[in-house]
Amino acid sequence: MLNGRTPSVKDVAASAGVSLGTVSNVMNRPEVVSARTRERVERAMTELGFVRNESARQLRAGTSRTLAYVMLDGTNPFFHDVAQGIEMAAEDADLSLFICNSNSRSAREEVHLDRLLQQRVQGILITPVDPAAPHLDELARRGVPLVVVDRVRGGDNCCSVAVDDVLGGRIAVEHLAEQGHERVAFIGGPDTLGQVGERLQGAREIWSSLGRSPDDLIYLPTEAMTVADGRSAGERLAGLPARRRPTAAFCANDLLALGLLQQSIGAGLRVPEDLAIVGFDDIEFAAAAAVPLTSVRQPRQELGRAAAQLVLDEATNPDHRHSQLQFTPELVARASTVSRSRPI
Amino acid sequence: MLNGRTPSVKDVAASAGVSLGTVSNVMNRPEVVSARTRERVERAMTELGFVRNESARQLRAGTSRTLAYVMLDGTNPFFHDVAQGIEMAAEDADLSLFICNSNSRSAREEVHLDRLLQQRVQGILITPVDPAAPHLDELARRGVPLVVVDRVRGGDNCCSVAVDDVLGGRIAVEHLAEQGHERVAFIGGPDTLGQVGERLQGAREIWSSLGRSPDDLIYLPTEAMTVADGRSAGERLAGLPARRRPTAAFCANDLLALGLLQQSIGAGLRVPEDLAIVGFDDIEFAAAAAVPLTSVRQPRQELGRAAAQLVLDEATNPDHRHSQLQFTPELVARASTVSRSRPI
DNA sequence: GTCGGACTTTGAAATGTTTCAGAGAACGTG
DNA sequence: CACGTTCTCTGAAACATTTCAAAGTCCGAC
Repeated sequence: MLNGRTPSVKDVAASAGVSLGTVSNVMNRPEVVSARTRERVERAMTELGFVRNESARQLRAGTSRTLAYVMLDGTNPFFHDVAQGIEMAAEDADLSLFICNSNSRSAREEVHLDRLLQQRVQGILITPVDPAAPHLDELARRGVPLVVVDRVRGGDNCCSVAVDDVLGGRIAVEHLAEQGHERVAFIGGPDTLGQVGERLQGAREIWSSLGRSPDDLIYLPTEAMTVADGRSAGERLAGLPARRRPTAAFCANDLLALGLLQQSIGAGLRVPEDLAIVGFDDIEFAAAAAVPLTSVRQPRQELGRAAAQLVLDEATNPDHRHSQLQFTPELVARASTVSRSRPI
Repeated sequence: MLNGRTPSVKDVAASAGVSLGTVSNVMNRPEVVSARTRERVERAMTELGFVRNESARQLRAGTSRTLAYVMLDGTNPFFHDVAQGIEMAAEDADLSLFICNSNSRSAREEVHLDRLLQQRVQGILITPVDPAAPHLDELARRGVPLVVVDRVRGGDNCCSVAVDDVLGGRIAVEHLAEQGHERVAFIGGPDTLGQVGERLQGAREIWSSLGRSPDDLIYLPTEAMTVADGRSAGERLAGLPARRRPTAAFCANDLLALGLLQQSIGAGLRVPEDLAIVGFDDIEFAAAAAVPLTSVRQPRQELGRAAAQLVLDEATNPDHRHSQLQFTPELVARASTVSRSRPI
C-alpha cells in the first residue's frame, strides 16, 4: 500500500480506522478527540513512521512556521551572536529560523529576500547592506513583517532595533580622555556607513565638549571593518610623525581593534602604555585577546531577541505599531586601555 | 478580485488571458511557450507582483529546494566557515540553505532534525553531538540524504567528510619536536570526543617514534574546548613544578590555544620563548592573535563544499555510493612557535 | 484540398494537509 | 419515550502549484 512513499495522513487514517479529519485533529486539537481514538491514531503514526508534511500544512493553513534572518557578514561573530538571540526567541515561539548571509553584497541580499518571499516566511529580520534599499520598501509594501537589526531606517514602514551609536562614540572617547590621552585616532569606514558616521559624531561631540581641539581627534578611514583593515590602519598610524601620532585609538568595531592590536604588538609597541585601544561590539574575542580589549558593549543577543519579538508582534498582532527600539551601549574597560600599574 | 490576497498563478493566468498550465510553463519550461505569450505572461506577473508559492510547488513537485546544516557550536567560527563552504555549493546548485545550531545539546539536535524532516529538505549535513546517535540511523533508514561533517561515523549508511586527525596530531607535535622542545603538553577534552582521541593518538605516535619518553608528553584534559577552558589549562600548566613543566603546548583546537595564549601572556610568559603554542583548525582569529598562532589547518570551506556535493550526489544520483572523504591537514607555522630571532 | 507533423495551449487530476458544517451516538431530563 | 445537549467523528472542499494527455492551430508537401 505504501510502496516506498513516505506515509501520509491518509495512510495513518486507514491504518487506525478513522477519517482524515480525525488524524488532523489529533495533531492540531487533541482535546477534541477521545482518549481512545487518540491513542489508536498515535500508535498508527509511530508504527508507520509518519512525519507531517510541512509544505502541505503551510499551503492549507496559510501560515508558515519559520522566521528568517539575513545577516550582513558571516565572518563577524557579532552577527552570529545576534542570530543566536533571534534563535532563542524563535525557539520560544516554536518557530524555525532560516539564517542567510548576504556577505555585504546587495545582489546576494536580494536573492535571499526573494527566496524568503517564495517560502512565505512569517517574518524577516535583516541587517541590510543599505538600509535605504528600495527592495526593503518593497517588502514592507507587500506586508511581510520586517525588522531592521543593528541599523536604523528612514521612514516608518518597519520596525528597527539598534544601539545608540552616537552615545557609543561618546563613552568610548570620554573613557580615553579620562585616561589622560590628548591625541586620539578614530578608525573606521567607509564613512558612508551610518554607524561609522554616528560613532564618529559622538566621538567629536564629547571631544569638543571637553574643550579639546578638533585637530587632536584624527580620523583614519578604512575601506572595510575587518582585521586586515585594522592592521593596515596600524601601519598608517605608525607612519605618522611623532608629534602628530595619537596615543590612543577608538576603532569602529572589534575586528579593526583586534587587527590594530596585533599590528601594534608586532611592531613592538606596548598596549596600553604606547597605544591604548578601544573597540566596539564587545564580541567574545575582544575579551579573549592577548591584551584583553576595552570595548563598547552592544547587547548582542538582546538585540536579536528584541528584534524577533517585534517581528512576531507585527506578524500576529493586528494593531501592531512600528517602533524604533534603541539600546544603550556601555563601556567595558579592560587591559587595552587601563594598564595594571595605573588603575582607573 | 484579489482583495489583499497575494496573487496566485490563477490571477496571473486570468490577467494574461491564458490557462494555468501556460503560466506554469513560463516558469518551468519557458522554451515550450511562444515568445509572444511568454512576454504577455511575464508582464502580467510583474504587474501583479506575483511571487511563486514555494510550499505549493514543493507539495506538487515532491522535491524541495533546500539543504540544511546542523552545526555543533555556533560560538566556534570554525563551523561558520564550514557553513560558508556549504552555502557556496548550495548557491551553485541554486538551493537555499537552512542553518541550525544544536549548541552541543543532543535534544536540540533532535528537534532540529525533526523539523527538517517535516520540511522535507533535500539533504541534511550535520556535525553531530554524538556520531553514533540512533536518530542519525533513523534518518539514513528513512532515506534522507545525510552527510556527517568533521566527524566520522561507524557503519556505512551515510557519507562523511573529515580531516585526518591522527595525522594532524602527528604534524603538530613533530613541528614542536623540530623546534627543540623536549616536554610537550596536549590540551583538549573531553577525551570521549573522537577527534580529541585521534589527535592525541597522533601526537603520541610521532612522539614515541622520535624516541621520546611518553612521560614527556603530558595530557592536560579539559571539560570542553572553549577559550575559557584554554585559560584554565594555562593556570594548571603554570602550577606544575618547573622540572615537569612543558615548554610547548599542542591544543586540540584554536579556541583553547587562544585562551592559553591569553593566560600565558597575562602571566608574563613570552610566547614562544617560554611557551610555544600550536592550535588546531586555523580559524581566522588564529592568524589575528597578538602573537599569531601556529595551527593545524583544516580546509574549512572545502570541507563544507565537499560535504554539500556528496549530499547532492546522494539526492540526485540513483547509483550513489556512500564514501568517507578524508582531507589532509597541514601545519601553518606562525610566531607562536617560531621566534623571530630563531627562524626555522 | 487534404494530410502529417511540429509547435502551442488547455483542462483536469493530483499533491498532503486543514477546516468546517453537519451527521451520529450517548445520555440525562421532562 | 421524545427531546435537547454534549461529545466525537466524518467527508468534502480548499489551498497554489505541476504535470500530462489531449486538443488546437499552423504550415508546407503531396
